[in-house]
Amino acid sequence: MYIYDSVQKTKRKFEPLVEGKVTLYVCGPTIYDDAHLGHAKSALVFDLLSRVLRANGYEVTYARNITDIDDKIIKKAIKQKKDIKTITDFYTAAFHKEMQAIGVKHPDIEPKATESLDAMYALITKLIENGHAYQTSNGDIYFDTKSDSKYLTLSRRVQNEDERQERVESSKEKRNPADFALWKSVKDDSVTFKSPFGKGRPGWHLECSAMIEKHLAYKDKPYAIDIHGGGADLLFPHHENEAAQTRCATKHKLANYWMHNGFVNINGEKMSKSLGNSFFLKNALREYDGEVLRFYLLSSHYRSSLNFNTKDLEVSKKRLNKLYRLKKRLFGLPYGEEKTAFGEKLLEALSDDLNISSALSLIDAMIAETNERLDTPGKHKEVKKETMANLGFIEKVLGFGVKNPYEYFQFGVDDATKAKLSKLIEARNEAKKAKDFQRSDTLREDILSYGVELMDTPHGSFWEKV
RNA sequence: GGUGCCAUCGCCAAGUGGUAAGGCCGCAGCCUGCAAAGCUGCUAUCCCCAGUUCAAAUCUGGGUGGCACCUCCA
Repeated sequence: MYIYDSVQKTKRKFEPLVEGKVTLYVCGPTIYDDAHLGHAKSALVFDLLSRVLRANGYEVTYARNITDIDDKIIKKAIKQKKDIKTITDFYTAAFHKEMQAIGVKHPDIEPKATESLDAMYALITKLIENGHAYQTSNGDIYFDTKSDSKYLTLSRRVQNEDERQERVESSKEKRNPADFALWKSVKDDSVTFKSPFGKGRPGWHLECSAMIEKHLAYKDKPYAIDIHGGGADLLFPHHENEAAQTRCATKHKLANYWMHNGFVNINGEKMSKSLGNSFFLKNALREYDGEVLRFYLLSSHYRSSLNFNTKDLEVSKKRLNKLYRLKKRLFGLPYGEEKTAFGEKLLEALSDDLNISSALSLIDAMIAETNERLDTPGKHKEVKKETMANLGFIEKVLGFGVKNPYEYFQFGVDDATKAKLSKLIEARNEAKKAKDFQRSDTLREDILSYGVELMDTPHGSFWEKV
């Protein structure tokens, strides 16, 4: 297994801290709104990573947090005159539902900020004790970036205070402009948590460090965890700050490998909630099968950016259709668990920093070869057995082809239409039987007018939603 | 202004020193009552310039263009 480490900026052979085990932590969403395609991509990338690691025999512990303490959540709660928890529960449930729709497995651990306050307090206390944090007169607690000689080594930035554009109103008592809040004191009664440092709210960067210590960290290794992942925009300042907190509060560094996924863009521009150009996952799911979205968002390399457009999405759909047509051809046959040459090659491609393009080209070649073999006369017992093992492996490691192929091709068609189509097909079969091809062709036109494709096979006539 | 990433066929996209994968589209053919599906065949010398090398899309230098981060962000 090889992983591109975005801190060392090179592809490195993956060596776990503990033989046979992997600890993986990914920064999850702040749940104040619906997830867009960018959130989906991030979740998909690390879902794929965990699957590939497992296929390589590693025992993986995968944690992805949910940030449920945040100013935007509070703002929304106040605006809608709702409880914070009402907001966060709603969007958490929606997030889970949408993740399931695109085949993202639930992480092993899903810590929430509200459930990790003790760990955060412990971390702050340590940092104050170690002289890496200080409290201002109004109660805020800041991390002292100057006290950490390794600060900025993660993102490799150059500290240049003179030219640093300070765009956020910050406390006059901050020792350095770069110092970031560990604890924000809040005087009013809006939303606060009781802590040893007074009433307030924790800083955003703190929760990840705290959750990692609480749920995943090795206590006796040079790194807390093996792999830390997240969107490319998190490298600075979020991950830089997380790394600083962990480094200064504990005896280990945060992560051995850092992975950052590229963005989903719209019209060449980053998709983000604040830019207001989000394409929400829930809307995409109304138009497309979740697996098509999964395929599309995973079809380009995880580190490169993806310019969202429906044309390419349609191409992904066509490509996935081919897999499902092969599945249809072998419908009802049992999956095998045996290893195949194809499976090994596929895993090898994916184990090279998740080279999805190579993996997909291997799948296309396998599909074409299998179809060709099945086209020749004979029973093809061996071919079928091998193919079912291949399909099973693709499902397991990539999450493609997990549905019933007939249902897959009926996405978005209501029952009344389905019934009508059945009747039309029946009538057409009768016309064909009677060799009344004119009527048969007229009926086909009727069938096609429902936006479906019709195909005659040795097993009967079927339609597929285009 | 600082830092970093990227530029491969009409479109999407691998490959990072050894002579350009794959998909979509298009064209031709096989199959089919006709179709669809499937299969077969055909289609690029890698943004520009200079250099290193027996050999470069792949390394170095210089351009040009695009994007991201430096502020909440996946």
